[in-house]
Amino acid sequence: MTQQDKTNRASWKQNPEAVQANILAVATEEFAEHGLAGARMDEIAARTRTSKRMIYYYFTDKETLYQRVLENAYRKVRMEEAALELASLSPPDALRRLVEFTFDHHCANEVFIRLVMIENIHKAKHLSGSELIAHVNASAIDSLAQICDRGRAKGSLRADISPLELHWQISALCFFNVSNRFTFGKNFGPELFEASGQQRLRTIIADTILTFMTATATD
Amino acid sequence: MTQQDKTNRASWKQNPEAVQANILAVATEEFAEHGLAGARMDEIAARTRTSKRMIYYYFTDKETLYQRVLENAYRKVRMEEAALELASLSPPDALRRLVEFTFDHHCANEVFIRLVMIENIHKAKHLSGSELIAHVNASAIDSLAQICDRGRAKGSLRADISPLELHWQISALCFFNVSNRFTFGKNFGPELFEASGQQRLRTIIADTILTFMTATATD
DNA sequence: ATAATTATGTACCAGACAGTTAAATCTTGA
DNA sequence: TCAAGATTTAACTGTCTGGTACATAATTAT
Repeated sequence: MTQQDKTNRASWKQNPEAVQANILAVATEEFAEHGLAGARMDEIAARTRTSKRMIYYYFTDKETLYQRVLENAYRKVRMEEAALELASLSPPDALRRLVEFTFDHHCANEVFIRLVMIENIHKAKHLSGSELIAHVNASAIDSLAQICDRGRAKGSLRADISPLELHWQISALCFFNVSNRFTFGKNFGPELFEASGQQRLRTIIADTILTFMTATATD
Repeated sequence: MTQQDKTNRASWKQNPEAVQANILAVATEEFAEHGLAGARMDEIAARTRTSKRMIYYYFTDKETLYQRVLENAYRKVRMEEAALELASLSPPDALRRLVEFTFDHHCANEVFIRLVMIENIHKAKHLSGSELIAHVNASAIDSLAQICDRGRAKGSLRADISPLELHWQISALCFFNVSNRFTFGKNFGPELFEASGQQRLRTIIADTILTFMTATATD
């Protein structure tokens, strides 16, 4: 090693958090794009401002990195969702707003949707039951439960559907809209996924949920 | 092909069709389980009654094999769906029956669902617009269109939702039920995916679609 | 029969890829 | 200032994996 070599090296500031955040951001894109098996550590490293060594330094191995990516994605998305304020609206209005918000939010977070799809392929093996995740998930159901409770009290929403079941329905419709647009579009045409089709689906989904939840129970 | 040929063929020790079918069956399981990148050609070969050499002999390479698996899966599933007979039922009854059939069918074909998920991760790049696939897809919409037409004539189903939009909704609810059970179950508990929960979801989905389609248009 | 064609099995390879080594450079704190 | 620890780089390793070369058997055509 010569003197020349040493001076060629640029000087740097230590910034562990930024390095880790950078790795996580790049890895998120890469895993969302190619899946766990399809993603390449070399490719992630190349697109990072740091080196492959540092990925292993901070994240141990590929699977751990993937796990951290997944956890991080869930945290960010659930936080955003929890920020929605619904208490001031009437139960039906709050429900419609929640559905439309969920629709828009899923559309705007394809990366997250893809990570969830990928994790389902892996049978949710890597999805930790972390304290934080469990908490934000519970609060998602909770805010729906509040709408349901208020609706039941007023008689404006049917009471025989649990908040969990309602959440499941909303998720299904909004998730599928993003997750399956490629095969659905190729099989049945792209209309539904162009701007006007999406507008219509958004309304149809909200109407479907609202019509169902404001109907009287049949039994 | 002569009589002689046929009898000879029946007694052949070599059996290309069976070999190909065997490869395709094993590959279907393997790709559905691990995805395109995650599946291992050596593993597929090992579980086959033949050798790796034969996979490449008949299917050229991994991607082509995957494509054939996908095409095959679509063909089989769509054929089954098309066998459903609905003309004798009233439009609402036919619709309910179709929804429940779709729900059951998706539940019983997790391998297919997983292949579709995987293909969506690949942005439907490998999904051919083959003559046959296009035809059975069109006929799926067609049978719904017939229900819708009859319902409109009788006034028993609303007319402002297209068969395509209706199909989209039914697909979304039934597909998500299988595709996302792992992450949903881990996040919100397994109740909905146990026997009684599934029974309830099945009814809820059908009720949701029926309630929506028998409601009068709001505008 | 026998050449031509189709089908099959064995052994192997070249490149890819996750993960590592070792040393150098930088920061921090006493 | 300087030792100790943190951070970074480049080259390396061993294994995995998609794909193939070569040999051979089964079947058909002449």
